[in-house]
Amino acid sequence: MPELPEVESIKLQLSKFLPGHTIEEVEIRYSKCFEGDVENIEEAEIKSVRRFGKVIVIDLDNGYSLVIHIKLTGQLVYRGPNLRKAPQLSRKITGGLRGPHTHVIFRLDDRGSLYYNDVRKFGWIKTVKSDQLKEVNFLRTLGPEFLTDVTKSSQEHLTLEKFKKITGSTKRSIKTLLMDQGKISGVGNIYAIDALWLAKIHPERPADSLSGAETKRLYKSIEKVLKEGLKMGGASELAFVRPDGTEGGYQKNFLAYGRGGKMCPRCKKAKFVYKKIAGRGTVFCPNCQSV
DNA sequence: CACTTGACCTGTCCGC
DNA sequence: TGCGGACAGGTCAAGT
Repeated sequence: MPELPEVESIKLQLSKFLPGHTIEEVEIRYSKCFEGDVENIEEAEIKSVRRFGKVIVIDLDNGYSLVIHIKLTGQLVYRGPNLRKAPQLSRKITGGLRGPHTHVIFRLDDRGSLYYNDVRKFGWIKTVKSDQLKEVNFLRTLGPEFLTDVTKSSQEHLTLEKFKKITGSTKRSIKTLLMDQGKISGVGNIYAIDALWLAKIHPERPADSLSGAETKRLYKSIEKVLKEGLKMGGASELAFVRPDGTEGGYQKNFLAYGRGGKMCPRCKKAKFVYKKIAGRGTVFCPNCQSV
């Protein structure tokens, strides 16, 4: 669920709350999720917050950056004076802000705090020298992404031309390709499922079997669902919350994701099928998504 | 090289 | 009621 729209929503809010403030103290409560030296970030001022694919980067004024991947259930929640009217915290904030799933707490100079929760402990935070960001394994291999014009991401932009090149060069199933962060970054299971339904393309189609028109339709569909996700502030189906403690709303707009067994609202001739494709739960309409 | 499976974790839900 | 199993989706490593 944390895909481009979710992580972008986090980036947008953190960019409002954090820059200009100094990290006074870092409390690590579960050391496995934190890699690097706390001394590299304590007493440093936060300059900016960026996003590359599904990764958040927090740049400090001392030449270091924090690199954060929240994977499936990570949560970054801010509480402090920069939140003028603090909204009520979502009940999805697992275990609260000092509970069993709170693994790292960053205390700021203005009594504000940034809490990192992660029920499943898949996510990670690393300290890296800012000029060596590109050497972080995950960032090193990251492919171009959609909507860089909207999100101001400095990740390479995925043009339609590049998209055609990428899809045309492999027989892998189109859905698996869309979720391969090394080829295209930011798209995960939910938006891949919805975009394929919107584009009327079967998720198991070999990528290089798509016609020019289909490829363009898919490209536009991905842009559309990602934009819709962004507009709604992300999808809070599982554990996603925004740093102000509130939930996103895209889960109310799911097109095909999560609708296995229900009637397809477009053709009304078939029920959505749930099937594992490459190990991931996938939903599609067997009637109107062409094989 | 392409592709699949299992590992990493824990909470929730469903059927017996 | 309790218990086992499937499932949730992001990546990496190992296996076919």
